[in-house]
Amino acid sequence: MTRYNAAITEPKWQEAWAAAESFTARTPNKDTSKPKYFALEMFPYPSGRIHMGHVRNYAMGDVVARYKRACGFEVLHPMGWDAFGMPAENAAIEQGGHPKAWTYDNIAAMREPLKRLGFALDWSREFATCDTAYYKQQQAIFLAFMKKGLVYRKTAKVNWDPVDMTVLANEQVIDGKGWRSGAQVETRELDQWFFKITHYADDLYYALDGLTRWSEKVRTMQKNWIGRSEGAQFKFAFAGAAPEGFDGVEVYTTRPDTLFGASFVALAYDHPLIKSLMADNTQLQELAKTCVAMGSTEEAIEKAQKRGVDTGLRVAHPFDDTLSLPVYAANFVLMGYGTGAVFGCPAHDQRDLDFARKYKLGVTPVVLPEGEDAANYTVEAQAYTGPGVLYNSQFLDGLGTKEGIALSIAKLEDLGVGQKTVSYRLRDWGVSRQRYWGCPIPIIHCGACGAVPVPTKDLPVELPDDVSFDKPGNPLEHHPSWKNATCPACKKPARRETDTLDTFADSSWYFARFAGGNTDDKPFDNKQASHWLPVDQYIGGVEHAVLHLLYARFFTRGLRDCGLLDLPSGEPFDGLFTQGMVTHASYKTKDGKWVMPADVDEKDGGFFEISSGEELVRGPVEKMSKSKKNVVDPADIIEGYGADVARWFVLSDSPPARDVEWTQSGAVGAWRFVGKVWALVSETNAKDFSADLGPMTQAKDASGAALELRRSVHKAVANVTQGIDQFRFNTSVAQIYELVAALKKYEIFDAAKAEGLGALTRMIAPFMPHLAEECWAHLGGEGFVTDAPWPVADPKLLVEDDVVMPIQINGKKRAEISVPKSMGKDELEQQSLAHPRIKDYVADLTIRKIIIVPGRIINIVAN
RNA sequence: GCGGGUGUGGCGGAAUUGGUAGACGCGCGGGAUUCAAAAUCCCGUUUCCCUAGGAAGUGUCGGUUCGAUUCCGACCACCCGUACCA
Repeated sequence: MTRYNAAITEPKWQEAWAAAESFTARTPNKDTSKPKYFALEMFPYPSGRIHMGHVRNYAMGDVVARYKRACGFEVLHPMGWDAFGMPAENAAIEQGGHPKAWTYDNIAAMREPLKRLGFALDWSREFATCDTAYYKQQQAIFLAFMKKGLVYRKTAKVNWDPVDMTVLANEQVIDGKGWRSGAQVETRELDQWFFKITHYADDLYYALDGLTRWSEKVRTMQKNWIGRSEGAQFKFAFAGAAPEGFDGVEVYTTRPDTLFGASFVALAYDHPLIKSLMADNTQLQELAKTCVAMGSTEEAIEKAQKRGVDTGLRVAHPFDDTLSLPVYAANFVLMGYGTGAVFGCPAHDQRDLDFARKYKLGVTPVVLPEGEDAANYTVEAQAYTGPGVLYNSQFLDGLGTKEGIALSIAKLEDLGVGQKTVSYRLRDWGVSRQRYWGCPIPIIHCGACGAVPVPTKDLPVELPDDVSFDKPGNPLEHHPSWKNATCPACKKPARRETDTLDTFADSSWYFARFAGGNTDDKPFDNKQASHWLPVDQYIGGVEHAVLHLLYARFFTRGLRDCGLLDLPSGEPFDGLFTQGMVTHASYKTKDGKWVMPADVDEKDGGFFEISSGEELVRGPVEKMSKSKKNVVDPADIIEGYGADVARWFVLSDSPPARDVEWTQSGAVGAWRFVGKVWALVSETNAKDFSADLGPMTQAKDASGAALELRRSVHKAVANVTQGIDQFRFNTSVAQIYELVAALKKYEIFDAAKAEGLGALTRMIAPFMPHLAEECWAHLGGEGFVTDAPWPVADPKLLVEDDVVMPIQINGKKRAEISVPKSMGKDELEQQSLAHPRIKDYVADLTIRKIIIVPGRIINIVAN
């Protein structure tokens, strides 16, 4: 028996697979009878290092890809790089150098360990989104979308750092201050490009029901994000003199039934009406100032204290003009949602209630919850948002919530002041970024012709290499000549668009490029892309559950409608699995500098930086990220133990959907297991091992211990297969452990053992492919185990004749009996009551009832 | 704040989805082998009372049920997202 040496074995098989082009997905043609299978994991951002999250993500995808290959599919399993983004620019600012060099160096550095992990990837399709060839096609898509009416321009808010004179990402705003300058960040309006994702809002919403291979939770998150609601949009007329230029206030509500409970109308600080009043109202100016300083994230706005300013204006109640409501400007109303104005019904909306209490506005309940009586019902600190019966509501009195909504909308329509409206929380996708390292937006701004698309023949609009990062702001803006252009329409001097596209655009169609080839005259070959798409199994982190997946769903619809992709459903991902994240404790110094775990030593209950000896503060356990430096380098594991160990380890123990906290212990256990499997297989003399490694029938006449072994083997095959099918790789791993133990105990080399070893080898292949190949070769298997068919369990061997049944008394287990599975209820009852321990128990009790579930449980109810 | 999720031994987790809680692995303890060590193998390992055996126990509190880790309600803690991190 030779010791297993991963350092030699693993590269050997990787070279053999590469030489055989084992994982090159063939372009489908007529004589390929195999069904297609597109397995894809979210491609990595080239941060410079592979981390455990990557290993986990790609190991899972690899299990699926290899398993599906074994099941007879032609599998496409590609890899590439999500290569545009801020970190490259930050690196250039902090350490000098160029984002392009930084990115391609990182890609080179990450490709090696990724290859070293032995994933069944088709590397021939590799690309990076920052490749000119890729972003050229993205520009073509932008122009196609524009032609289709899916692109437009409007003003939108950005975080503005007044010291650095630059736009900041939300991540770069810390406690309302710029991360470098420390200056109070302001909200600014800029002209920006938008993708009209709301055009597909309804379809994006309803099509979720058809995505049955997505988890319920992701579908719910997306539904809530899109936030489709039915309600009423109507206009409040002014009571008294109307301000100049306005004839009312348009509001949207999902609860028009509560209109008689309205006690105020609130408008966003940047609503046109408020803006018009701003000039001579210092209170409004103050409010606007705090709103501007609050930043633009939803979280900050929602968490802020509710504040408002009474404008002094009043509007009339649409159903009863003897009633009028005050008009406020309020910090919790957003111009971007609905009409930028709402009416407040404090009794039935918590936010409105908080606001009303603060400004001493009336709280009139109009919905009576079941079981309350109208005379005594009051709303105190808690608004009532549930259904009930309307009262205090004139013509709506006595109606239920649903009927009340319908009737109030009908009335608004009758009065000619409003109508039923469908509204969405989803906003159009702002794609302009004032940054260098992204796909240039192919537009030329001309004083005479406006925003003119760059003609297709002039694509790509290439990023200039000669840029500097020595001052804040967009390097494209600072470049001496790049933005000078000629208007394609009138040929006069014009200015090139200096905004680049949101990097989410890059990841919204890369899968189509993987499938459709590196074409230069179009984004991808439609025929090939349409053949492979949709992705059969997509795997990635939960953190992408809403944005990335929604944007990709938008892109495929747009590509379809532009005639670039034959994908009738418009859905890019048929199956989706969101894995949990690899987390790790984070550490920082007293002055807030993050420290890598590798540089942390734990002693005497405290944490210390090894290099400086300084005591550290332990931060939260959270998503491994570069900024927090709480990353663990898998290269150490690969080098010390091998790729199979790293792969096996990340798939063991934790269920794939759950977060895992990385710990060092356990890698050793995986390493031991590799040795154990190799010992088990290698002690078999291949010459004695004459069994066929294919179908699982060669030991069909086994009896006694051999039959028992066969039962274990076939049970293991069934369970491992089920584990993979259900994305519960940890249970497959546990089952493989048990199988190895069973095979080890059985010390005879016969057909039953041969069958078991053959099944074991094929089943570990998706998890530890190098070890599996080595075992396969030793056992005398033909070709690669990678090409061998998946073992199939014989159902006859999965059914047990006898079954152990627990006997409970009042729900507590007191005894168990082993009985034939077929035993009927009557006999089971007799046998249970005859059991000596049960007899003792029930001796001085009265039996009330006996519940018998054959094959499961016997429960005697007695007192 | 809002939306979504998670919570089971010392640790990672399992439980046929309402039917024996703790499979499997790690760690730990004991033993075998060894001149010794590494490696390997065997046994034990939820807690408490400990004697056959018993009692408690799946974040907390309550409910439904013959029976709840599983279903329902309230709460607590942590994680993800919150539209310019990817």
